[in-house]
Amino acid sequence: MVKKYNYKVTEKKWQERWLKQGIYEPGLKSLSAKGRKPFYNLMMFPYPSAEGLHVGNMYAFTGSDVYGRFKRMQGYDVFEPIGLDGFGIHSENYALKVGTHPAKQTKISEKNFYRQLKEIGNGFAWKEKVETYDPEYYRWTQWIFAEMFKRGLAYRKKQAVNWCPSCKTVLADEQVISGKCERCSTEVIKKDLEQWFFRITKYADRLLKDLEKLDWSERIKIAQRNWIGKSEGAEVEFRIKNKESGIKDTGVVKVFTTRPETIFGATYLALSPEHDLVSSTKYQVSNWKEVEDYIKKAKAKSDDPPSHKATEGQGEKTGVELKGVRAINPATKKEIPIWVTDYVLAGYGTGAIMAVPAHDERDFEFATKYKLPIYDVIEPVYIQDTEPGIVKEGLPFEHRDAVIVIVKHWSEDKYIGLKWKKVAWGTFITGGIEKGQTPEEAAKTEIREETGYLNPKFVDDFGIVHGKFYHVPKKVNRFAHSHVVYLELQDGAREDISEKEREIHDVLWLTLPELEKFLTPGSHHHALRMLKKTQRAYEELGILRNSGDFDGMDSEESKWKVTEFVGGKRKIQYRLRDWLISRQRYWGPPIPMIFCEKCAENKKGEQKEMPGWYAVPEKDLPVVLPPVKDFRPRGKGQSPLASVKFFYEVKCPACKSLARRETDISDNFLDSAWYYLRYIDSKNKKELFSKKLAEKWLPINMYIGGAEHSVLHLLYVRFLAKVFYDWGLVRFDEPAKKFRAHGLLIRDGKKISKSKGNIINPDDFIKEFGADALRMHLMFLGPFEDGGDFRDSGILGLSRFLDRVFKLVASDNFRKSGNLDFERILHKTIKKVTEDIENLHYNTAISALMILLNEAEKSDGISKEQAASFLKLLAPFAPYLSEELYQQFFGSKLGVRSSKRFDSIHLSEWPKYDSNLIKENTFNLVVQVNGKTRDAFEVSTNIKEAEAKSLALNRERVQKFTEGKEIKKTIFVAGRLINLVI
RNA sequence: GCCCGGGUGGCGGAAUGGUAUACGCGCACGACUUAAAAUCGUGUGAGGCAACUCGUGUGGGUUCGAGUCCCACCCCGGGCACCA
Repeated sequence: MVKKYNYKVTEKKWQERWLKQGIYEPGLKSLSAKGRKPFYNLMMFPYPSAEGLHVGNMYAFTGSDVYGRFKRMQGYDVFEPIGLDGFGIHSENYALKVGTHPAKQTKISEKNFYRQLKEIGNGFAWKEKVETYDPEYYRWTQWIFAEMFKRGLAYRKKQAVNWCPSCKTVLADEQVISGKCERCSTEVIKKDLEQWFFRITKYADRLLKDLEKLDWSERIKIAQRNWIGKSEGAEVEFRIKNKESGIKDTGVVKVFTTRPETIFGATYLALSPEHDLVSSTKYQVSNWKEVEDYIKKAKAKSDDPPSHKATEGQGEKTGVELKGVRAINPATKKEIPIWVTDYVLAGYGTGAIMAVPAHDERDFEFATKYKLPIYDVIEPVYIQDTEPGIVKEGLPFEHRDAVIVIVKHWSEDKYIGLKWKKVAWGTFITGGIEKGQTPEEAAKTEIREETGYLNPKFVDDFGIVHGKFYHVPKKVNRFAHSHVVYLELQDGAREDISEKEREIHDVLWLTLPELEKFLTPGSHHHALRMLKKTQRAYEELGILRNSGDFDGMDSEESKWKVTEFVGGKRKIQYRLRDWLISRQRYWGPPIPMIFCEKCAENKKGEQKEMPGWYAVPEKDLPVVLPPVKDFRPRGKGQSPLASVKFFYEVKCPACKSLARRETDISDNFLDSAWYYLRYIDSKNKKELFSKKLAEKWLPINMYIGGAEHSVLHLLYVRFLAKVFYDWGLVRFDEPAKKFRAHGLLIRDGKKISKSKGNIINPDDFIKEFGADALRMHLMFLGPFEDGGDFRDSGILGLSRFLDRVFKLVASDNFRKSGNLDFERILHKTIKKVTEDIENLHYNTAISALMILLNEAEKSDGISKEQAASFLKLLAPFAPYLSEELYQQFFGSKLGVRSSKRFDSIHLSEWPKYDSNLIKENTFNLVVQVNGKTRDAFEVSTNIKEAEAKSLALNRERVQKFTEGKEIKKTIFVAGRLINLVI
């Protein structure tokens, strides 16, 4: 009688033995890799913002661990470190919530997190754990900050910054989600503060370009590309004139534009409220009071209670004119007004734009509201990009002057549409303009020829639209330059049209909404919008008009010529802003900087541009966070440390007079931007890490984490890696070769959150089913990169599965030699599980193991070797059970070299499959008739078409369908099917 | 609005253009049991007695053959959002 599997005893036992034997400790320092290649398998470390681990963390960690265990068994020296990122706002907020000092709370959380991380059964290298709040850790966080300052990558600037009124601190742009705080969802406001920044923008091009060489989840790369937001354009200067004096130039305003060729259409200049020119024209503008009020209001809009919604975004645009000053459009030389408006952002480009209402939606909206001129300078060009009629590559364009003719019914609100018979086209009446014809004449000719109507009356010529398309009936690429003309029929008088015309298309009367659906080419849709007068700004490329000598050129070719013409410069602009690093909170690494008033007065300092500022000398690091009873944020733009005299009073490192320490702390994301480096050398007191170890272990081989860090953590780690590379600290400039984002764990189709009350406590599940069952359940939910839907009852299936594995092996009832049929299935499973784990398809790997178990139970017994292989395949998912059974029944008996250490299954060799055993001799031939499956039967793998066909035709089920019919065609797919077409 | 993912049984989810729904959950029936639980076995897309027909968000298309490829649209999830 076999005992029932007791996971409680087993899991505890192996946890202790693994730890004691250190089986998951890599040969970190042994610089000669003893046959085992190093493999750095990293999972983003958790931030303890609660008592214990969330099941979402468990999910992510288990997924990473399965991969690590797999690699370890494949012979790699796997390093799977663990630590806690507990030095920041999230931990502090939690401490505030429960009313415990963060230093104390962190210790409580730490204990619980580590307990849970041990229970889940991951192969962590515990000896190298790090905590970001450990002074021995943040000494180096501060060291990095100091180095950044010394090397000109950290600077101070007064700026309107994102301020969270609830967290009472500033936030980096990346931490503001849709105008709300990333942590607490409070509406973020703008505040003018002096802050420390890291010059990440200096690395924008490299951060962008190097994405190409990374094997990272595509969605992460896309998110980073968008965040960095490279745009190519031009910087152009507009001269400013004081209207009263009329002559005197009062300066220039630089604008950035990606569409310099539209400059002839720039009808006003728009400045952000923070723009320098605004305040400098105080005494020149006649409506200063109004301007001042507007600026105040613009600020208050985001400064005031978070009650009224969305400070920006879709709100109606507002602005005020700077009356009395004008700008000169450098292309037209005409004077244009200057407006101040908050739809122009201060932080992007130059904080000023040239507004081209005809070709920019936002300018159009603003110009319409304030009755500013809209001046069309681009004729639209529509390039057909959907079938039918996609432009044929390589074929020259045939130019053609043409008309698009809109014809209105004599009594109804309907218009003529042509439905083409040989192509799926729906258009207005259209045709060429012959020599000497006006568009009006051409239109009338086309109406007569194509519809037979006799009495159209010309109403309007809306202008020109160009279209590039492949003319399917005529088999040529066309570049049509069409006047859109509008005519109304006076009556229904009509003559017959030729047979030829009738064969080409049908004439239909359509209402406006019907036309919307009916028309196919973009140019005809444009014509419709012209008719409906709903044409807004045309933002696409096109052909220039009203642009002096540039008329007739297309956007692409004229772009840089116009730039040159107006004396502008080509410029590349990034959306990325510098990383705001200061935080006005308590729980974090103090920024290791000192400000000396005296040195500042004498213009002395470590950096020329920043007199008075010194980095804390390396020997004085770490700057230890002082214990402060009242650690609550003050909300005055200052950290609680600003009221701790013994902390901020310090001697100037240069002149030794009384100076003041920086009292802000650094962003939590700085702690986590380099932790992977500390793991490899966590006890090093002399340096951040040893270069030699870095060469052995880095870059990271596999990094797994949540997609929510696409542009936060993952951009910062890349940034610092590049910085360290430039400093010669490391030899790589990307921290991780491979990154995979795991999916989101949800429950019963809904997000897991406290407010929804559907929190899953992993401890309960471990207690009731064991860690192995929980691990397997989590991994079985769906593809790891897609996430999964946690259903409580589902875990029973995995629990049953483990019990059955135990029964099968623990019965100790093995055959002497394995049954060949099972051996084949086993080898197929080895192949599948190996490939699935490599691709993070854990759910299908588990399913394959279930099938294997089903087969084993059905078979007449399996051999010891077969059982051992099975356990090995299971080991990454269920490390405890597989170890228990492996040790109980095989262990060193299988010839694994014995030593002081027990021969853990987790250090054993991953099974290999024999491709000969996977080959099939027969397969199930599917017989289809007209593509419908009618029969299937076993045949030899080598079967030829002729034989397959005759066999198939002899089948009764097939004959039912082929009886008396002629087989017109046979499709034979070797190893799969035969399809008889009748 | 823009950019990513997705839409397949009662549910989670499988399917190199080739037998749709593997595997698991749930459910039903049966065996064991005094009984229940556990366990084991059988069945389980819909309609139909059956032959068969219909079925992967909707509508079209390509193909001998489409969940898979193309076009248009609808819905859900996630990210970004006045970036000139």
